[in-house]
Amino acid sequence: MAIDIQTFQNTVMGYYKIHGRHDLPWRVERTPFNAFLSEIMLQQTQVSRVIEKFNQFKARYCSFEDIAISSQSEILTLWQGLGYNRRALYLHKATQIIASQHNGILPQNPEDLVTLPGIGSATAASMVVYAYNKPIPYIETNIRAVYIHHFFKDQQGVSDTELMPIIAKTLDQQDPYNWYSALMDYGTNLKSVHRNPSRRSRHHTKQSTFKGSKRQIRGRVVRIISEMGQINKRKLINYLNDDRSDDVIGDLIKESMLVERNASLHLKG
DNA sequence: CTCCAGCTGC
DNA sequence: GCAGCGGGAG
Repeated sequence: MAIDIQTFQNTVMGYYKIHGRHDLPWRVERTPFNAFLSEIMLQQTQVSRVIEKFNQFKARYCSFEDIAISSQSEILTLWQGLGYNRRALYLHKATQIIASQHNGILPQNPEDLVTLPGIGSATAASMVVYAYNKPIPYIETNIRAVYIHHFFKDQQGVSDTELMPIIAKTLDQQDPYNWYSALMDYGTNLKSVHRNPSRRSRHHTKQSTFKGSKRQIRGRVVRIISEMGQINKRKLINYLNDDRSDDVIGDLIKESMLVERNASLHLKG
């Protein structure tokens, strides 16, 4: 129903005009580079935490080329605090491909973007939306919350396949940038008011405990080494005082985050 | 306790 | 389809 679409859009845009986060740095300065950097950082990471990191990266890097020619260790060190360290490596590799194969210009369609490391279907679409203002339908957690709340009131196990046609139908073809921005802000607020509607998604899963996990050890190892520059492996394992330390270090070396040299560890590159 | 503008490798 | 991946705010 066209009338329902109109009403829905008015609800979302009405909220956005009054309560939208119009001062986010990547919104104040709309560039493909900012869209790229912010979307990578925002993967599974709250806006509040990304803002400062985004500004720090912007103070150090102004272009894809800047990041591409930077060292992995510097990027990883600057990344500390954001979480999911592999994203820093993907970020580095992706910028190198953009610099060498795309003339330092962000690709303009999702099909090209998904071939880059660390960029899946959601991020590829969002980048095209925010960098080039193209109307591409996509789903992420805020969008999922909004559409489940509005169009699947009392239903459980709602699939993305069901959501996608509605998202496509309600997508503002004239100004997708502001429409999606509005969806993000409206969705974030929705989740703070109601019980998270995404829990009624078929794809919703509860995540494992972080405290005491192997992931936490990994985080500590990278953090310590990025601060120390290098550290004796035996000393580090002794300090960590955990059975899984050796495994964790081995994994990080295998993943090309760390390098072992003469019994001591340091960041790669 | 929940969950975050998800992706990768299996 | 699913486990693993960071770290912190609420």
